[in-house]
Amino acid sequence: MSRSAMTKIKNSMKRRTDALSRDQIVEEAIDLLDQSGEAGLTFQALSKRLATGPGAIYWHIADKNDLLTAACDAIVARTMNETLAGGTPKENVRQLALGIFDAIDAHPWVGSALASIPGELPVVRILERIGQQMRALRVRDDALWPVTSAFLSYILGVGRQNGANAQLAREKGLDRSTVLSEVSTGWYQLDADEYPFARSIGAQFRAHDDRIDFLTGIDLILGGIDTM
Amino acid sequence: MSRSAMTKIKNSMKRRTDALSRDQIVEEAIDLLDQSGEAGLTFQALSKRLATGPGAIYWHIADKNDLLTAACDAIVARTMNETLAGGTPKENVRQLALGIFDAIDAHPWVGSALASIPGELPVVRILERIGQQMRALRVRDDALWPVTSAFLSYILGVGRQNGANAQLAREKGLDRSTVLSEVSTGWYQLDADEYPFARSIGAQFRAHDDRIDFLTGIDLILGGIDTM
DNA sequence: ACCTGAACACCGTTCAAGT
DNA sequence: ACCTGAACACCGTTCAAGT
Repeated sequence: MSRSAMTKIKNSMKRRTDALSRDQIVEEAIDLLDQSGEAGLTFQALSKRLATGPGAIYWHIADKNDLLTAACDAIVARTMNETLAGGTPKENVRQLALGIFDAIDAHPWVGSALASIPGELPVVRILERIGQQMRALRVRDDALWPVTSAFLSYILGVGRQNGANAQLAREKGLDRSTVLSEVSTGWYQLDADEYPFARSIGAQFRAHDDRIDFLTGIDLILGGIDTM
Repeated sequence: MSRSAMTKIKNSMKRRTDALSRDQIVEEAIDLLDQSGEAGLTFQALSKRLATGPGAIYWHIADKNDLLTAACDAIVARTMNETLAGGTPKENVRQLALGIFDAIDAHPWVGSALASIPGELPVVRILERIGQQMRALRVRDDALWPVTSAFLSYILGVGRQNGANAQLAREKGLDRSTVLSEVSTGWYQLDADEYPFARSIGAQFRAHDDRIDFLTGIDLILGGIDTM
């Protein structure tokens, strides 16, 4: 925050005087992503904010993917620090899941970024936390990977989708309730014989709360573990 | 298939003689996506295959997103036709889920395409099929949406991730086992105190089967429904 | 060691001109 | 009604030249 304020002061000058740093670039990228979405992150716009040329960034960052991973990791790392694992294993899983959900809600671009960097640090941070709770739940050893992986897939899957929805709504300049009613209206106009469910679920869909539904899914999987 | 063969004959001629059609463009786009991945689908490459100019495509297709949605829907529609809902509700859900999984395995680009078009026809086809099975399972009325949504998120989440993995591996020119061992080696080099789980799960991760693990997740959610 | 900024390659989309 | 293909706007990345 204060770093971003400092940068704005610097922006009023033609050219920066101090040296660039990788962290500085990443922070400015996060700011830019939050303000103008994934499409808004260009090396041109970023270098202008940093009061330098686009080539300068490449001294500190390998390429755009590297930049996105780093930005993503900064958000995930912060989220992990904020959601400590101090409760029962199930409570910890819920807390972690909600933490990721809220982080993607606040930074929609994180959703899609996480999906394009499997196995890299940000994802491993989440995987680690889930896996530790599964151990604590005494999940059978040979089921540890599939169970942990199911949670990870679900959490990232929902996150990705919500992020995409939010970015889509922003691009079109629509708010959430407008999008919901547009979609459900579309469903209602589908063929009655082929799409009875989609037509009938419209009202529930229009009124649904993403965060609560997300938690329902987490609890379904947690419930499934008990019946294994 | 035979349509694609026909097109190849036409490609050897300088300029096409018959009229273009939306279906033709979509089929050729699928072919191109399968052969060269998401990055390979450009209007330049596509119009060359169709023996026409890039502008011609815009008479039949609104923009690239429209094209991707249409290609995606063609694959999903075929998949739905192939996996009929003739068993018990739980069997039907498993069958549908595996059908989508296999379709994305065969066409990795479908994974990411599905995520960027929420609420549109291809996704609704899947939603409808799941919802009908949830009805048959006698899921409480007010839980229909969250439960159906949880399945959808999980199925699309895993699909998206597998698609991304496959495309990533192809870009780097690596096969699956190489990627798996590279990732698990990376995990093993993490800090022992901070990442005990990631370090210990490497062997299981290297030997895991995505399709089986995916089904485990489906069964976890199905199991959770019984405990609701 | 680090930065500059013009230049390159590429891509989605448009549009005046054709048939 | 449908197609042509040059042109435009934009973007990631490179690199010779600077300090």
